[in-house]
Amino acid sequence: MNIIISMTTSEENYLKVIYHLSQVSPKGVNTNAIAGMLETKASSVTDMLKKLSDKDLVSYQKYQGVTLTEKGFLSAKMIVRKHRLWEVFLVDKLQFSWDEVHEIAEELEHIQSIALIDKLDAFLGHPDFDPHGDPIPNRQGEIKKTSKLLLSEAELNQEYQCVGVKDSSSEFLKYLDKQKIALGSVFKVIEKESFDDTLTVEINAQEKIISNKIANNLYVQ
Amino acid sequence: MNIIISMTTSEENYLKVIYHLSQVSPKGVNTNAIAGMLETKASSVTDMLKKLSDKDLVSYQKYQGVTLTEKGFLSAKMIVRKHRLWEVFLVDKLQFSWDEVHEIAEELEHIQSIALIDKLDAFLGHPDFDPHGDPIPNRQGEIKKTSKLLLSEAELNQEYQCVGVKDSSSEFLKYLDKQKIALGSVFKVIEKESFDDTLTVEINAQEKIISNKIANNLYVQ
DNA sequence: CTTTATTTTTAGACAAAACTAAAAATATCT
DNA sequence: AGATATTTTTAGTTTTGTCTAAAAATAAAG
Repeated sequence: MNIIISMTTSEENYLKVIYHLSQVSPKGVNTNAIAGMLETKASSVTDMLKKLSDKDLVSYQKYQGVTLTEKGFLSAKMIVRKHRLWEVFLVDKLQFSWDEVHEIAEELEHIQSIALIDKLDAFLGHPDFDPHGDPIPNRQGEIKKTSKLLLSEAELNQEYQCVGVKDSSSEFLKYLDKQKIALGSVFKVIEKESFDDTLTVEINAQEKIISNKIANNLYVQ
Repeated sequence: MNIIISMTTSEENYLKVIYHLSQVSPKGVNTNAIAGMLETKASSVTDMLKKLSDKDLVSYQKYQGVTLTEKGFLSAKMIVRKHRLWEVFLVDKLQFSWDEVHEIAEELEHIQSIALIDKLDAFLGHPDFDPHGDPIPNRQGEIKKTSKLLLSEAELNQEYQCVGVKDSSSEFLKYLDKQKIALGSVFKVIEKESFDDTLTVEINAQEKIISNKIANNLYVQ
């Protein structure tokens, strides 16, 4: 099972999307959901699922959704590993901001060389998390788990630290930058408005009003 | 003329090969020569030349060979720029040896982002030469020229420094490593055997016999 | 438990980039 | 110059990944 499967960029993108969607629907991922993520048509997805199934990367039964095989699961994690390591490189070494790196990493994640990724990993000091707080699988595909929770679920008057974002869209990240919220920022929820769940939060010794939508997309610990 | 032309990986590879072959045959590059470099068939080359011609990247007349347009020339230099900057990164930062980097850079050179290349260039300290001594075009496409010559053309009893290789194949580079010859090595030709042009050379205070084939692939200054 | 709506799959077509085989143009050699 | 060889182009396929439109399966609703 340590065989390296050579995949096209397109196959890799499908596998990665199935991996991410599997975390929400572990029983099987819908054709339409995949099509939505990849901005393609359901019929194209069906075609590709057949191919991935032939390569034993997914198990697929017509009309029943799709799940990753062991082989597909590991392959997907290796793509995620590459993506997140490149993001660390872009932010830590090339001084990109965290809202700029996703698109570039989408391209870099398809570079094949395993030696490259191992050396990059060492060069970056074997990081466990990417700039958005998402865990980086190691070369065996193991992922370090953290017991994070959403800011919206945090208890009153207790100190938390920002450890990640759920929504990593450029707009949200730019909003956080504007509010001077970053990974590591210290939070304390002072008050929760019961009507709309808006929070009054102390961040960096400053009081701020945080909408429920924002609080639902910030991971703390 | 500062328009950025979006190209496929295949188009970029053709353009790069035409660029390199143009340096040897500036009057026009043969279809077969391109096919040879890209390990493809002449008929495929003809197809692609039509496409590149439609995009105004090459000027192409049936049966007459092909030359780069101004636009194609600049685009090709940007690809070469990316390739060589990535090679510097791989050797200087990731500790690859100079014979391992070409293939990986062949993939990395097709990553699109211009911001990425600018930041990479800055991160590497704006290098002028890659690990094989080849010049790196700047972002305007300008290339720093050096007055290098082949070791086979060097004069007797004069000190030279190794500034590059003509053949950058993995085998040749590994041979140089074994002989402890690297960029910056200091050479002095002690004797030239007139029969077969074999050289007796002092390198790093050691005498070595260098065949004409080797001397024809080492640039000194 | 039918009917309607939604999702998914099939069938057929297209564009990109490659190929093979044959034709056409150019180059070479007596 | 005329015959032969080489190079290049054309014509017609193939493969990959996509698409549209229609058919089939599943899910939802009365």
